Formats: sequence, structure tokens, C-alpha cells
Amino acid sequence: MDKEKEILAAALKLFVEFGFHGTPTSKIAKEAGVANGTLFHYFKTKEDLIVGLYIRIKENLNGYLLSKVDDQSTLETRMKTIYEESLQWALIHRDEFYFIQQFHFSPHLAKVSAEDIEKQTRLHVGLLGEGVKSKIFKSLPVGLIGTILGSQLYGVYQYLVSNDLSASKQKQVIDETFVLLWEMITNIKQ
Amino acid sequence: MDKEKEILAAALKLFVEFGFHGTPTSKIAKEAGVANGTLFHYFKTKEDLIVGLYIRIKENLNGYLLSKVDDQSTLETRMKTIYEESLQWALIHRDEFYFIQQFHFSPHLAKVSAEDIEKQTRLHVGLLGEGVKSKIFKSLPVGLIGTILGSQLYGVYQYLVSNDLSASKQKQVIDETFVLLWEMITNIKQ
DNA sequence: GTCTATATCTCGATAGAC
DNA sequence: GTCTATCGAGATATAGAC
Repeated sequence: MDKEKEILAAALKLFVEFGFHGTPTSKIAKEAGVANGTLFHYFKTKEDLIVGLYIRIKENLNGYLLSKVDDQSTLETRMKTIYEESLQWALIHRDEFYFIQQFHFSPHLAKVSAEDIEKQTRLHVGLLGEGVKSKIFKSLPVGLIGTILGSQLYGVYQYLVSNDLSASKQKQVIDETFVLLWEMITNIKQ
Repeated sequence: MDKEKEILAAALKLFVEFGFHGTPTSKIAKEAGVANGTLFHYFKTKEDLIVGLYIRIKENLNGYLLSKVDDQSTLETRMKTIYEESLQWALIHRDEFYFIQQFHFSPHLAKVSAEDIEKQTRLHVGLLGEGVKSKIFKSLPVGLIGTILGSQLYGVYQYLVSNDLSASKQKQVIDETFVLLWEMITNIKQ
């Protein structure tokens, strides 16, 4: 692993444990096994490091989801894939997932450019627009469906990590909660 | 307003805008109109101030909800009251609500005692337990219902603040999303 | 690119008069 | 309880050798 990646990995680990404030750049450099000055060679400021870490993590998540979604399948299948794989990714990358939330409730969020945000949400926005246009979804504001979906995803994640379930139990919860969600937002009646 | 309250109000405002790290105690004292040393008279450390602020805000929210819930009414009515009034409180106390989330994704969360957490969740835990016991809820883990409820509440809040709706439109969204939620977690079929 | 050494600054917290 | 003044620690960022 090159030094830049070592720095990012060390920063992630320490930020999640001690917060942005509680993590001096000197500790990050030490944990990464590089000199203090080297950190500032790769990232001009501490904030650059924080924002850069956030963008890379989101790119990883999005790339993972894109690799899992089959464009040929139905909307329901694609949405289920996004739902399921987002949770699987979050369970495997817990520090990364926590960091995303931590970052969202920090003033650093304001430093992310509009283009980066658009890139990060394109996949989800496209699917939701399709659901509304095709009348598969209930006639609710698309923004409302999006936030409900996102927040349920996060809620289920919280449940999964706070209860140490077996992999098969985890899968069962993910499947069941997707059905609940799908029944809630679509017109399909049981 | 006494000095202690001035300090807390100033701290809330600045923490929300600049984060915990970006807010020195000197700025809090200045904003509150007190001397630097006075802040440390009321709060031994900066962390004491942060945690104290969190506990007071949660007490305010809980006190508000308790004052709105009528113990004599049905479970559905009580749950709807909690849902609706939580959102109304959040909309009126936006800084406070943001601060709660910000605090939850910070290392300061670990400094809250188990007793304080129990106090803060007693009302919700009681209602959920009642719903499961009386079989009004689907046979899902109570923890799962709780996190889904909490996360949908937060999601709807996000939607309400990011779309500047009229009071009546807000009320409509709150009512509609409660129905969606209630249908999702209960056995009642349409 | 990477290191060591360090400049510069700011912050949290304290001491002590009133 | 409240203020002024300040200490000491530790932070970010830079300079310059290799």
C-alpha cells in the first residue's frame, strides 16, 4: 500500500474512534508509519484530508453498487439489489459507514462540491425517478420517498450492528424489511 | 436569562454552525456575554459543557412529549402523538435537533451515563413493548420496530426542512407518513 | 518524495483580585 | 459569582536537508 493510502486508512481509523477534533495530524502520520511532513505533502490541510477521505469512501460505495446492479432487471429487482448490497457493504465497511454519517453532521460537509454530490446520488435519483414516472410508486413526492428509503436503510443497519446476528438471520432481516418498505412505497396490494 | 443559560444557548448556536472543534470556549464566552473564566465556573471542562447541553436538550424534548401524551388514549393515538409532536418539536427547535444528531456521531456520546440513556428512552420503549405484547404490531423484533420508527421520523424531518412547505402541507405529510408507518408495523390490513 | 526540526499560533484551563 | 490576565500544552503547517 502506498503512503497516501496508508495515511487515509490511518485517518479513517482514528477519526472514527476519536473524532475529527480528537485526532491530531501527528497521530495520523504516526499510525500510518510516515513522517508528519509527508502527510502535508499529500494533503495540503487537515480539512483536505477529511474531505478527500469522504469522497473516496463514497466513490468506493457507489462503484460497488454499480457493479452489483443489472440494468436489464426489473425496477423492483434493481431496488432490492441496491437495498441489500448497501447494507452488505455497510456491514463489511463499518468504519467507512460510520465515517459517512459522522461527516454528514460536521461543518466539513459544506466543502463538498455540487458536482461530487451529483455523482454520488445519480444512481439513486435515477431509480426513484423511474419508479415515480412508471406509477409503480404511490403518488408521493419523490424526495419524500428518497428520504424514507434512505432513513429506513440506515435504521435497519443500526439494528443489524447492535444485534449480533448470524449471516442467515441478517439476510432474513434484510429481506423482510425490504418487503415492508416495498409495500409501503408502491401501489401493489397484498 | 442567567449566565449558565446564556452559555448553553451560545454553545448550541456555535456548535451547530462550526462544530465542536471549530468552536473555542473563548468564542462561546464572548457570544454569551460572559468572561472566559465564568464559563469554567459553570462547566469544569469543555466536554462537560457539550454533554450537559445534550442532556438538557433531551430532557426538554422528553418533557414536551410527556406533556402532550394522554395516558388514557389508545396505543395508536399515543404513538401518533409522539410521532407528530416529535416532528413539530424538531421543526421549532432545529438547532437542538441537529445538535442531537451531531452529538450522536461524536465520541462524546460515550460519556452519557446508562441512567441518562434509560431516562431518555423510557417513554418510547414502553409504548413499543405495549404494541408487541398486545399483538397490535407485526411479530417483528421490538428493537427493529424501534429503529425503523426512529429512522423514518428522522427521514421525514429531513424532507420537511429541505422543502419549505406551508404549515398545512407539513401537517399533511406528517399525517400521511404516519399512516404509511402504522400500516407497515401493524397487522391491520386495509 | 520523505524526513527532521521547528515556527507560530491557539486553545483549554487556572490563579487570584474584587 | 464574575472578572482579567496568563500559563503551559499541543495543534497545524512550513522550511530545508537528503
